[in-house]
Amino acid sequence: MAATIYDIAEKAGVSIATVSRVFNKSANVSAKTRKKILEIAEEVGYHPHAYAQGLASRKTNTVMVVVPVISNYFFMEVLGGIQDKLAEQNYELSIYNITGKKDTFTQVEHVLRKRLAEGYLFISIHLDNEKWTQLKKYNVPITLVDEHHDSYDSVSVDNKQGAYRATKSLINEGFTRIALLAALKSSKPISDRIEGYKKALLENDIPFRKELIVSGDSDYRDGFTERSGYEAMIKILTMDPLPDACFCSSDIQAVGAMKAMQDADIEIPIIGYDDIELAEYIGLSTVRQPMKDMGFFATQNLIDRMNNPSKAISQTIYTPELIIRSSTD
Amino acid sequence: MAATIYDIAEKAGVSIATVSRVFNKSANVSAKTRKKILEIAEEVGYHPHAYAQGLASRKTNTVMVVVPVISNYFFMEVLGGIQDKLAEQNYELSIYNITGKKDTFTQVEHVLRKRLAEGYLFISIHLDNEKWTQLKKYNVPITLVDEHHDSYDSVSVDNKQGAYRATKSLINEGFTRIALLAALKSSKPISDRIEGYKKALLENDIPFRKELIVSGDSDYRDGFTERSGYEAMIKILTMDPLPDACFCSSDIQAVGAMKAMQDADIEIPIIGYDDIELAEYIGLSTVRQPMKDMGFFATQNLIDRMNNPSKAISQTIYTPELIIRSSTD
DNA sequence: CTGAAAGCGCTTACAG
DNA sequence: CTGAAAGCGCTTACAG
Repeated sequence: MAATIYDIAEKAGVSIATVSRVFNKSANVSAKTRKKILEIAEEVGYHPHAYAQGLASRKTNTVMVVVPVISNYFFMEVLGGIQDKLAEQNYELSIYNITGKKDTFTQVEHVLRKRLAEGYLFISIHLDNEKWTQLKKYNVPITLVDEHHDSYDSVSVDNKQGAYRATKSLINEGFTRIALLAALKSSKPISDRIEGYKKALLENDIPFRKELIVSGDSDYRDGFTERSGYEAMIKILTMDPLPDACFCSSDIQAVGAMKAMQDADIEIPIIGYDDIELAEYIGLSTVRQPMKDMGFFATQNLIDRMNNPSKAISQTIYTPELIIRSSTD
Repeated sequence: MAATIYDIAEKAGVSIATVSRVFNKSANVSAKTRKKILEIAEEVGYHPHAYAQGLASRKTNTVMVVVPVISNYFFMEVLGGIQDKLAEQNYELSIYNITGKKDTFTQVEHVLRKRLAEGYLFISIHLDNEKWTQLKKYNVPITLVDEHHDSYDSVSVDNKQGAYRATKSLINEGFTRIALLAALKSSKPISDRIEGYKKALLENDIPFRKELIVSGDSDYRDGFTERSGYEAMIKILTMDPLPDACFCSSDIQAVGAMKAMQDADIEIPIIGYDDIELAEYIGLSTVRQPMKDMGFFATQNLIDRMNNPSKAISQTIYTPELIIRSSTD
C-alpha cells in the first residue's frame, strides 16, 4: 500500500494537519519540522493522492478538453498550443471524446456533471444557442474554441472571411467557374465557408451554382479526410463543363484532391484551408488558421477565468490569412 | 451546489446506502424504490462525483495514456485505436505528456504515484531495463506500446525487420548506394532501424557507410518532422557521388524529403516508414506499422490485466509490411 | 507554529 | 431488501 499522510505524521511525530501543510506550501510550518517531513516523504516515496486531494479541497487541478474527433489535424495542432500553456501552469490535462453515437448535448452534460476538472475547453463542439445557455447552470469555467456563444469566452476564426478570401483570390486570377470541395454540408465550419464562397462570387457578379458544391461520399470524420477529398475531386473532374479552379474546405481533403487530379491527369488550381504543417511541403496554397495560437490563447483565457470567475466575457476572432503557394500558380 | 446522494436519500426517504446501490447496479434494491430514486435523480440532475467515487471505491475507472509527444502522427493513429477500445468498455481516457524538460523517469514516477488511473498505456516511452524494473514496485497495470520489457505486457513493431525489408526492396531494385534519412540517432526507433538497414546491406555485400546516414538539423520532435526531412534530403542531394536511393525513417520526413528533391530538381527513389494515411495519396512507398491496431490491441491487453492482475505477461510483436507505391518506381 | 476535529461525497462490509 | 457506520486520504477553519 502506498504511503499516506498518516504514515508520515506518525514517523515524524506530528499531526497529519502539519504534514498536509508542508505539501500545500502553507507558510506556517517551522523550517525544522518541514525539513523532517520532506525527508520522510522522500524516503517512503510519498505522493498525495489526487482524488483525495480533489475531494477535500474541491479542486482537481485539471483542465479537460472536450472534442468530437480526437485524431484530426485541426485538433492536434490546437492541442499542441493547449499543452504548451498547461505545462507552463502546472495543470493536468484530460481529454474527453464526444462520439457520434449518442447525442452531443447529453454527453456534454454527462462530462460536466462528473466534476473531473476545474475548467473545460470545448473544441469544435457545436450546439444550439439554447443548449449552450442551458449549460450555464453548471456554473463552471468553459472556453469555446472554434465555436461562438455570447455567454462564454470563445476563440475562433472567421470562417466566412477565410472562404471569402480564398475564393476572391481565385477570382482575381481570372477564374469564374470555381468548385467548392466541401465536407459534411450541415457542419458548422462548412456552412460558414459556403457563405464566404458565395459572397465572393456574388460580389463579383459570378452566379452562385449549387451544383459546384461537391462533397465526397465517405462521412468518416465528417468528410475531413484524404479519401473524401479524393472522391469529391473525382466528381468535380467529370463535370461538364469542367470547373476551372477549386477551393477545398481543408488541406487534408486537398491532399486527396491532388491525388485525384494526378490520377485523372487533369490539373486545375486548388486552394486548401487550415495550413497544416504539411501544406508547405506539398506546395498547397491555403488559408491559415492559427491553430496552435488558438489553443494557447484559449487555455490562457480559461485559466484566467478559473482564477477570476467574474471577469468580463471575451470573444476572440482571428482573421485567417491567405497563403499562396504553387498549387494556384 | 450540485446534488449528492444525501439530497436524493432525503427526498426519497431512504438511506444513502440505498441510493448508492442503485447507481452501482447492485441487485439488492426493490424495483419500486429503485424507480423512485432514479426519478428523483433525474429531476435534480444528479451525477456521482467521480473523485468521491474514486476515493471510496479505490477505482478511478480511467486509463491513462503516457506519451512523450502528443501531436505526432504515430501517436495520433495509436490513440485512435485506444479510443475505439475504451469507448467500447466505458473507461475514461486521460493523457499525460512527458516533456523533454525534465527527466523522463522522474515524470513517470510522478504520474504513477498520483494514482489518477487504474491502468497505464505507455506509448514510445523508452527507459533503461533497470528503470522499468524499478517501476514494478508500484504494482499497477501497465502496457507498453512501441517499447519492450520482459516484466510488462507490450505491443510493438519489429523496427529492425521493417528497416531491413525497406532496404532490401531497394537493393532488389538494383540500388547500392542507399542513403538512410534518419531522425535523432540516439532514439530507440532510429537505432533499431539503422540495424535493419545495415543488416540488409551486409547480407548483400554492400559496404555499410556511416556517412550515408543523414539527419536534419531541427531536433523538434526528435527530428520526426517535415522540416527535418527536408533538411536531411538537401544534404543527401549534395553528396558526391549522389546516393541512388533513400530510405526515410518516417513518412512525415519523406514528405519534406520529396519537397527537397523537387526544389533541387533531382529525384531518387525513396521509401518511408509508418504508412500514415496520407502516404497513399502522395504515392509514397513505405513500411506499414499497424498503428491503430496496436492501440486497440494494447488497450484490450491492459484491460485484461486490470481485470486479472496475475495473468501471464504477453509480448506482441507485429511484423511490418512493405507497401510499394510510385515513389520507388 | 501546531493539533483535534469536521467534512468532502461516496462505497461497502455487517447486521438485520 | 435496507440502514447505520466506518472508512477512503486529504484540507481547512478553529483554537491554542
